[in-house]
Amino acid sequence: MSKRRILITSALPYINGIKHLGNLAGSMLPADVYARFQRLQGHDVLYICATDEHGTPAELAAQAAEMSVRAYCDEQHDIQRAAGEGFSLSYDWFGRSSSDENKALTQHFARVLEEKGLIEERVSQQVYSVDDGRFLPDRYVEGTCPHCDYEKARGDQCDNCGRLLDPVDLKNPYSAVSGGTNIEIRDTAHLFLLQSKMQDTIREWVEASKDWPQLARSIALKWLDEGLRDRAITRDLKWGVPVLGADGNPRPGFEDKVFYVWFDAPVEYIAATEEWATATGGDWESWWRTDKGAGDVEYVEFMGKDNVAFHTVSFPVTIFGSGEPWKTVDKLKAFNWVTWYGGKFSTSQKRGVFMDQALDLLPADYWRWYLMANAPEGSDAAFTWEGFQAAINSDLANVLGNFVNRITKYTVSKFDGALPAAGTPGEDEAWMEGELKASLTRIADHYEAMEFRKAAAETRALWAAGNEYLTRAEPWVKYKTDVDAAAVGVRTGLNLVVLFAIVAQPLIPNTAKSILDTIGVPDGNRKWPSPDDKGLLDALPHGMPIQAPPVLFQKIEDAMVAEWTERFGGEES
RNA sequence: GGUUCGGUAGCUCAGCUGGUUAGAGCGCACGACUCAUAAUCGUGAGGUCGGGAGUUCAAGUCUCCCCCGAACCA
Repeated sequence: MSKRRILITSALPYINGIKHLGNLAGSMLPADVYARFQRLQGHDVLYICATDEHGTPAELAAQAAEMSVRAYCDEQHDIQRAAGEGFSLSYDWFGRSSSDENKALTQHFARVLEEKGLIEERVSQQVYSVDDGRFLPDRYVEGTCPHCDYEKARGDQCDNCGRLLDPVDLKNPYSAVSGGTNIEIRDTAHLFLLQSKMQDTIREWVEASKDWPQLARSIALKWLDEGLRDRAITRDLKWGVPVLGADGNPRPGFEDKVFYVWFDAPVEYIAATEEWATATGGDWESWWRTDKGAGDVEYVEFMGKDNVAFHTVSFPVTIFGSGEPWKTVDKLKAFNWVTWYGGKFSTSQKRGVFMDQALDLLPADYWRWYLMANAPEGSDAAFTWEGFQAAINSDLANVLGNFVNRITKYTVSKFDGALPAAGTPGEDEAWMEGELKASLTRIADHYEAMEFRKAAAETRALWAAGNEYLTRAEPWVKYKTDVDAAAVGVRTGLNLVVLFAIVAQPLIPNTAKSILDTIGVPDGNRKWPSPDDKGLLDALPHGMPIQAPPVLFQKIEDAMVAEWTERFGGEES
């Protein structure tokens, strides 16, 4: 198989607080699993993520925390990076949309797009607070919803009726900064991206993109059917990418404005790769510029369904509009939501389990397994403590953990802790080999298709086949009359332990590493096995010392479920 | 309101271009085994595939209507 170059990005987590398990399951975790799988295949993988740090929610969150925006983002970035590391997310780089690289690249795109006639200044009406001496974009202004009369509607959206709003339409507006009601509507200029001019180009591209799932295509086409609208890409804020004029100085009239978050955030996919290159000496252009070696790159994006429109329409407008040879997405995987006892996980309402809390309860592999085995792929997926308990206890503790435990302990007690060399394989081993090869192919196919539930189910099925094999081979029975015959079963079982761990690496990397370390498998021998390999079931050196790893997975007791249900409010509906 | 996607065994879900007795995991019942974290292996119960009408030799699988749920509408 030829070596492929695979660029992977997962949707950028927003900076205003640690993410919950739904965010993790819907972009970062599957991207990591996919990245790990492709690395195991020997491919050249670059997995990029970053925090999305601009926009009004970040500023307001900082204000609520009584911190400067920069200090707040510094702190939250570190927290999110630590949470990602806690979940063993194997980013090649976890960047920041507030980086210098992103500022420069965002400004570059704006300049080029303006040269192409795709950006123009338009004067529009904005809410101005006389008390604060500034314009109030989006959530900086609150007031009464013009649609439902809810009195605490935010400028960009009403929390009560859910409608998107224009701040100038609010009734009885007041400043979210100062509470001041001395509000005027003033004219001010903003830059608009003329998306309407790119309508045909984008549609042509979307329609040609056959590797997208149905969910993504239908969302993209829906937007196109409704017609792309020109959109303001600047805001009256301090925190963000400054708007420059053609001479490289602040653009006249835009001294107090920055690019809006939705314009600069996706650019960070590229800019974060520059950050990576700066830090590591890598070559970012060979991943992103088709004129500089990126022609053979496969670019795969992971995201929640709320982000599909930005990745399939908005950002491509920027990319294609530039007329420059940028790499565009080849495959994308969109996820639905993980639901929480009838509702949704919610960052703002603190509903559900958050990444840091989860790691306080149990190791990352437990969550990784459950979230991928129950990934919200076809539809929203329900998180329940009972389902979590059942998946961990059955799949991990009983089927995998116990398999490793039973065969390694037996080796220690009956074969002096050495991998037995005696005996010749027979029918049972032939059966197992057949199961193994078929399973390896199926699992790989599922990963390749980004079908994570199926990949997990098939991985589990392989582990279960190992247990069935031991039942067939029954070395503990043969041992009484024919130690050599028992030795075959033990040797095969030990080789299965290693294979099971290798195959499990994308999903439960830490446990897999623990198993492989305990057995003493060299790093170079941990790649994905080819079904064509000979002697898969007799690969370990005869006579090698075997230790039993400590118990791999603690079972989740009913009392723990009861406690967590109480603590996290999981019983609500 | 419009659009899209769903509604399949107690639970969570598979079921491609329509075609023999509708599947998996968990849970449950029974049996086997005893190397192992009372783990494992086997067998079984169990569903008129949301409701109704239609197309067809044949529909969970296509068409229409209705009910319920979810998402998106920048």
